[in-house]
Amino acid sequence: MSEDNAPEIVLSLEIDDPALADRLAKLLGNVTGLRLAAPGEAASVTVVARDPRIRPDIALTQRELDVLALMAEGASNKMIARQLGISVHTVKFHVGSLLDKLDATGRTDAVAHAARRGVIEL
Amino acid sequence: MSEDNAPEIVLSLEIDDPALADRLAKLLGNVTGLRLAAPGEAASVTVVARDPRIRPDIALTQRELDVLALMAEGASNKMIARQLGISVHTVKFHVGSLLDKLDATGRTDAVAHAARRGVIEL
DNA sequence: TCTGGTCCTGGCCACCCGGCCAGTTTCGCA
DNA sequence: TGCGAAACTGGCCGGGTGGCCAGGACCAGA
Repeated sequence: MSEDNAPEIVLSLEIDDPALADRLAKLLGNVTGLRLAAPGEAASVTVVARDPRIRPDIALTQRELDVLALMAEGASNKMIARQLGISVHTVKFHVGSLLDKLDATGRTDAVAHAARRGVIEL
Repeated sequence: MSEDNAPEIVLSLEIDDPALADRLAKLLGNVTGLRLAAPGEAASVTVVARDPRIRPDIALTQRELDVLALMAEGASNKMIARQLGISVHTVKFHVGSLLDKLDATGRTDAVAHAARRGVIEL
């Protein structure tokens, strides 16, 4: 029997939205093995809220999301083509669409924009 | 219609320590009202690790930070050179150092790595 | 049926990027 | 007085990138 010999995980909340913070506090307060940090207490883990203003509002196709994810990993067009089993020309086609939709000047800018707007997680 | 039909809170984990991440995933996975984000899915809340011991900031020079910041804005080497008042060759020199220090394969990968490690904010 | 969107592919070309070689100056430290 | 680190500059070159042209296949909806 593996008991809870592991120490409790102390977590603190850094949520702007009071309603969301309240809900989370109620939900997490009842979890055994977790404990909300006392005011000023050093927590081992922090829950942070994403700014609700940055919702992924951009309409990207599934294929564009595939290409975007690989771009964020630093993959070249050739690598992406091999990974997805398509030609380099098709990858360029999707990259071009991404640059257009994300209003970016290049692949680096596209990844930065996508991360900022919550389309992808780095 | 503001009943308790409140949508599930989607949260993602950004924990360096695999053991801690695993414990948290198990604990939080059983909480009704919460749901762990699928890979790549944008979460409304993020759980981040606050381990002060793991803060070995990468040693970047001031000039490298200047170049890195402009790279994250999608600037080309020519633009960076003009912005900093130096030659394109010097920009390439700093970019090369950044790729080496950040263990990146290209400028896009370098920006992603830097953002992940907290060196820059997107 | 026809239109529009998505996905796929090819060629062509100017430009950019990253790596290689070489060098200079300045500054702090031993 | 030397020595290394940082910053800066140049030339060269293979390969990558992005924009332009063209096309075809598939499928949902008007």
